[in-house]
Amino acid sequence: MTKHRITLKDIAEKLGITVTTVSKALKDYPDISEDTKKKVHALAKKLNYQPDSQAVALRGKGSKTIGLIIPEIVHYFFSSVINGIMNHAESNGYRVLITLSNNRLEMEKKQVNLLFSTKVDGVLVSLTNETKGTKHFDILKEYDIPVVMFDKVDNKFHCNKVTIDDCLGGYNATKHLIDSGCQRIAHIRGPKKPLNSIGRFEGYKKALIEANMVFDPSLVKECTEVVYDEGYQFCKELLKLPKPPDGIFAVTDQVGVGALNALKDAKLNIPEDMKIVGFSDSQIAQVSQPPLTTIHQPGYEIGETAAKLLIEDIELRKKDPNHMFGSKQIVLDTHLIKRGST
Amino acid sequence: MTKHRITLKDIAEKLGITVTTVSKALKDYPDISEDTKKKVHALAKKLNYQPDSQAVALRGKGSKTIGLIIPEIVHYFFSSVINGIMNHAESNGYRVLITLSNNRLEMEKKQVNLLFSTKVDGVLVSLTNETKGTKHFDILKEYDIPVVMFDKVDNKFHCNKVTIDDCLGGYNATKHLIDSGCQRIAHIRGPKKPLNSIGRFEGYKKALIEANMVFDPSLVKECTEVVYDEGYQFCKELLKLPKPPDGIFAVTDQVGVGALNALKDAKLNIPEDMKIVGFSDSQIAQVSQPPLTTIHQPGYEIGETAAKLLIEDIELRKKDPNHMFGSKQIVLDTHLIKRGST
DNA sequence: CTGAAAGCGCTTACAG
DNA sequence: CTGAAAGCGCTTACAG
Repeated sequence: MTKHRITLKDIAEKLGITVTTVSKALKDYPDISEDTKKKVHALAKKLNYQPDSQAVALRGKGSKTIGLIIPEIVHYFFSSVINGIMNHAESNGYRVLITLSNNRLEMEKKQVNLLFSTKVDGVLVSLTNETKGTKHFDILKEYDIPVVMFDKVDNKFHCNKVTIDDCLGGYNATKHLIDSGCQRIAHIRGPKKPLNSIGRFEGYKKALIEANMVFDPSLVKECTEVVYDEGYQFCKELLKLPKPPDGIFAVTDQVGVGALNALKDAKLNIPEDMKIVGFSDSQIAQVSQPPLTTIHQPGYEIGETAAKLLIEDIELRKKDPNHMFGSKQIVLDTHLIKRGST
Repeated sequence: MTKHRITLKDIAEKLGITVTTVSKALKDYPDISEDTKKKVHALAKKLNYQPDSQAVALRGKGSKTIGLIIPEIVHYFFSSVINGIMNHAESNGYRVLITLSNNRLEMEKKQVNLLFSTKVDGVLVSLTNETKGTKHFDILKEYDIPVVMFDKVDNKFHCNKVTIDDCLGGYNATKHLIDSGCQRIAHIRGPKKPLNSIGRFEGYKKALIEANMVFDPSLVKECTEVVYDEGYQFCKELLKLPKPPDGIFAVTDQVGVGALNALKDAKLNIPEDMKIVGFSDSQIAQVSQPPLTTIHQPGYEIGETAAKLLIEDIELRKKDPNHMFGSKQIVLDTHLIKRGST
């Protein structure tokens, strides 16, 4: 029942020539007669011949597939990134094999090995929050498979990286609160390990110090999951302080909107009684009431740039076996989007 | 410089046995001595041997990869579905190759061909809003590659399908508004073609008729993009009617929250002056103020079920070449989640 | 219990 | 201009 897949052999037999000639004809080798080429192309088209990409890959140069490892997919930022990656990759003839680490280091290790065994031409990765050290990526290095890290990167790993300046973003968010008249600014931060949350926290402190405001550790709350509920709860705690803040910088929009809703439930007016700034410019920030002032983080561009750098490394290496993989750090611009919450 | 990939041959040579034996030992064939197996496994581990999946696929039965075609990825529902698909697939040893149609029929056709040439073992697809007819999927049929459609399906195509009962969902949403005392209920619906938006619209009408309420076409607005802004705009238009509605059923949560915010901007009280129900139970519905009553649509389960059916077809066919691919229509339950907007 | 041999579909250096 | 041959890394039916 199952139809047999058309192979070079089929075409060769029908035309009374050899597989070799068919293969060369399809690839327009100069040493094949125009006449033969024409016949081969015509028949291939008629039979809807599709080369077996496994065989091509086994034989030769690359699978035209890049692997992606991300912590999670149900997330506005990551889906934007994926979108950027896929659009760039596909328009350059590359497939994208997406894998999930579910934010677990063990999964990340497993996925690296799987991608390696799939013989992907390159790997894009945003590290999990647990990841510390990058030994598990060494196998890719050893076998000359280029890697590009984005968003959550490791400073010591030698490869191209695409990030934003989280410290600057955190600084601008906090500065904006100061400029809007806040005197006591709280920060609901992310977990300890990821460089993003460290950077945003540093930016927060920097802005305070620059404005000669005291840094009060009791005004800093630390999320574990970085979700809406944490924003809501931490905000309630902040309100119970003897001296509550009058501004909050939240590490993400999720957390920010959680906090915003806690304020509304406590009958506070925003932005009069309290101002609040988020981070990422995800959809939720546009839709809350009031809409959330936030730091725009260019997810699509991050993905696009990461894919571009990776494919560059792949193609350059194909042409020149001595090409060294890049180790640039591309820092994309963020900017503050002022909305009703400040 | 580039390290040579460890192959069966390497292991065989170091152990002074043949490739055949190594291959069998790694797969725990019963006719290999325990002693040999131990040595082979140990060395494979030490050298971090990873089988070349291209070679495995070329040789034999399937690539252990399933292809996925979805309209878009930056979308809560689809990312939930993907999550369900990937978790089920990965725990069964399958990779997922995700491709995007960007809601364009032409892209959908292209992706089908690409997946075919990649020799995926099966294809999961949610159709674009443009798709009418399914000729472009016939190549998969011809070559006995199973297909499972989910969410946006075609009634005539013969394959397993996973959907929800949109009509019932629409009915329940509208019924809930009626039960809550609404007298004039508007519907902001989706585009004409997709079965989902048709179903939800039918359910809306059914509930009205059953309650002896008149169906007033001027209370129905039709989205093209199905986004927040359309909800906002259409709601404003509805408010301008000589006899405005006192309840709105929106085709998605995005649209619903758009409408909700339009009501708040018009200084109406929700749910006192107007009640509103969305559809999907995406994150945005939990986070709006008041949070949005909605129909929970089990995205994760839809993905999981679709992947399960597909992998079943793949595995059964592997064991029994006469196995016929399924053509069940699995309809998953939805339920209403009551929140502050009603 | 182990191995020699054939073959999956393709590409390419080499010969004619 | 065309083709015979080797080989990519693996699996498996068959022989010993």
